[in-house]
Amino acid sequence: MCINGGAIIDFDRSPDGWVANHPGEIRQIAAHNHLFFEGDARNSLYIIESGWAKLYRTLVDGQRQVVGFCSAGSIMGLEGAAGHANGCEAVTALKVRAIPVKRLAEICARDPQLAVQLIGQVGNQLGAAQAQLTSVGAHSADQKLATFLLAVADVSQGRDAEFDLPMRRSEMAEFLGLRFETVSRKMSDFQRRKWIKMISMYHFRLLNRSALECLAEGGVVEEAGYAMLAA
Amino acid sequence: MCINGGAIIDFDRSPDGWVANHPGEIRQIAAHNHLFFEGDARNSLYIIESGWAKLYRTLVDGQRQVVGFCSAGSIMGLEGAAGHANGCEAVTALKVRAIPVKRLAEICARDPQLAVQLIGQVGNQLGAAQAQLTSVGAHSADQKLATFLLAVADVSQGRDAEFDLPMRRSEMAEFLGLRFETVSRKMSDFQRRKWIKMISMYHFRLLNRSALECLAEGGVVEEAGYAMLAA
DNA sequence: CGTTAACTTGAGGGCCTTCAAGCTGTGTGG
DNA sequence: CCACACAGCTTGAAGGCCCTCAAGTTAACG
Repeated sequence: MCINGGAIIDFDRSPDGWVANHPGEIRQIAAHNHLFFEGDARNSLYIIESGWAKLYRTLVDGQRQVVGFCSAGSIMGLEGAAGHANGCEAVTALKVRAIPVKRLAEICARDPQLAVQLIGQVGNQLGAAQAQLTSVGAHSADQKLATFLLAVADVSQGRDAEFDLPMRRSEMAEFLGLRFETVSRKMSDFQRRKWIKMISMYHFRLLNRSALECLAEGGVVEEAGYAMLAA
Repeated sequence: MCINGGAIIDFDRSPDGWVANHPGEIRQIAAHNHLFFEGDARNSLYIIESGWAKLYRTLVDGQRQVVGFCSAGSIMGLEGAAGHANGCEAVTALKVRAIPVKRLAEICARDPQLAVQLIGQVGNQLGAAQAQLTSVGAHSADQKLATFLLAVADVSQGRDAEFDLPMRRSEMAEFLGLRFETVSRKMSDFQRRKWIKMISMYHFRLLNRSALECLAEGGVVEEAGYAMLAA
């Protein structure tokens, strides 16, 4: 899994109710707007209530690397010390809970179990980042895309094997360490091989999950005669 | 910076001395031996006292991805939930402090400030992993190697611009998302261009730090006539 | 319905990989 | 102390995968 999300921290179970009574400010961000930029003062942490966001870094030559796609339950803003090491942009309409950094100490003091949960959640994100590092560093373009689509499907919990793919081709490319043309080509390949079907530009259906899983794990999937059709 | 290390957690400053009085077991590991394997039960966290370790993942096809090189101050074992998501192998002789996972809750309860420090340290490692992801995903082989050598130099704090490079070429390659032949070639390139000098196989000197810094940031460094010599 | 951004698809080239051969350096046993 | 063996490193040549550049198509939005 290369996408952050899932583990919801239970902010309502603090022993004396203090944490529950200080739930932080809820903020709404429209799609493609920024929650914070690289280098911004790190005044708050953010926990996603709903929607998708991307965390990214910009290189001096203008290239960008998306370091994570985050959905409900993800904590954003713990990386880095002084300022935000990443920029954060809403991929879809986004609802987040903002928690002032200076309140972190009080939360840990009032509710040590919550502190342990927080450490666990950051640890999960670290593990996810390492998984993504493994994919970007050691996989082919096919493997990267297969892994990514499966991860999106796992997080989305769509029905009938239909899932949202809310990000642009270029954003997927910036996440996977590819160019958007390569992503586009491979998406077309996957459709030609009947592994996926694009219902619309940002909505797909898994036709052959096991083929994708096999590919994601490094296996080579035979085309079963489609090569002849293509020729 | 793409290498974990540095920030030392102050385990001696707990308010009632409890944490300081439970310093955890010190363990020594010889070079190239394992501290833990992928999938091992996650009974302890480890803080490096001295030496270098690598954290890695193995793919089904036998390829490996090194997800981090860790030196003094790094905390290892926080990623993943049930078992260790990474394997950990000593690169040099290694001294670690082992802290039972089940004691984590007690530590956080006794010393909330320490909990905040721990969250910060894991956050730093997350940031480092994201930086590495950026390097592996968006940099050329030259840029990757330049960034890596500078990071090693920063952590090593050698004198006279001489630094240890304790890992093998293949381990550097597995970290940078390259093949060891490519690393070897680029190392030779860098020497030919008089940017570094290998004192011995595992010991180098920075001859032109600014050229490496320029390259690491994406600039193209002219060869100043060395191309003619090479031809 | 027009404009523009995003996407698709093709052709060609470059960077890194793959495969192969030779070299270096370290440790071990005679 | 030297010879040998083997793992790690270097270097070369050829090929492949992905990138770059370019043109055309589709989707989104006012």
